[in-house]
Amino acid sequence: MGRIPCCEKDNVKRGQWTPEEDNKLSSYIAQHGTRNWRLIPKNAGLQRCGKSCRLRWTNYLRPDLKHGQFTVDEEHAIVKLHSVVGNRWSLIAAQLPGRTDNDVKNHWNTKLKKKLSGMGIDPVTHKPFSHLMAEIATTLAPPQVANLAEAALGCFKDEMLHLLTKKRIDFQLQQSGGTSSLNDNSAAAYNSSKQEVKDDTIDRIRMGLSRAIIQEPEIIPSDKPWDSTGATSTSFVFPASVSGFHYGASSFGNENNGSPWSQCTGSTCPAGDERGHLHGKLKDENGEESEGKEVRDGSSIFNSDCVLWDLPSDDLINPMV
DNA sequence: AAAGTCTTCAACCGCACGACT
DNA sequence: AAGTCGTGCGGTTGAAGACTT
Repeated sequence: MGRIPCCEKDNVKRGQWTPEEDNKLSSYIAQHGTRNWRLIPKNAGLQRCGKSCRLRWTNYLRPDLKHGQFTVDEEHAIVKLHSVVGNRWSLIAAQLPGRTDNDVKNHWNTKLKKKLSGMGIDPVTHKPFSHLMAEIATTLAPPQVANLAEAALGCFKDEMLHLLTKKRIDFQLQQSGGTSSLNDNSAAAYNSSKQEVKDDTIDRIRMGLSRAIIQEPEIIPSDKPWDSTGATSTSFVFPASVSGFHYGASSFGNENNGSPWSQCTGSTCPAGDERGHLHGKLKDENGEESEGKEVRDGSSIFNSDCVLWDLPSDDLINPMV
């Protein structure tokens, strides 16, 4: 027996909300509050599904919402919180006044993910790509490592070639005295250099991957890098090939180098698994580990004795008690 | 200027959970 | 205990605008 739908789909309007609909909903909620979303559209004279009304209110019409660009501080907070709780947007949004889970999710997917990738950091694990490769390589036999490198090369080759080629061409054009228009000769040069870049780039990628794999990472006890019980704020020491990596404030256009943000390196994240999700092991209020079931409101994440990522609960705007 | 591609973000969908009966 | 209901959540979609060719 399935549950009945929240509304008659044939009789409800979908898509963009009009200012008139917004007014109707806002003024109804101002008068009657937000009890029983199923009845709200009917009573407010809207041909909308209750769920749609709730979404419109919580994500757009609520008077306490902040519209517009995310600040650098907000971005730092999002990435830092994401490294702890993963894709739990409502938890993250709860720490950012005036932002909704939808806002945070959209901003993450459209901007922050790319930013991190651009910095050489895997946005899922919050580890540097090269470190991931090194970490995997330590658990594989050499033939498997070679296969992995080949596979990785296949996956990223096109994208990397595109980026590297573009950069190189731009650089060459700059070097050639700023002649920006491509005449026949320069077009030929472009094409030949493109080929040259392609070959050269593959070699460079191969070398980079090999280095990443061969290099022994100086990491915290490798037997249980994700262990939540022994959580410390130990900083991860990256091999030389990835030195300089950090969620540096300057990388996000902020000079606040002393921020806890810049210390969050991802590799010691005690709470995430390989997909950025939380482990079930969290301490309950009695200090007992509770395994398996994730805590939906996340309160135990931020209030547990376990210090996560230099993120003391005092720093949190909404401790979600 | 037009066509094609990319990016953004509001809105939708289905699922899960807790409260209630 | 089982079913129903209201709500919250995270993933996905698609329209619209921005950008590139």
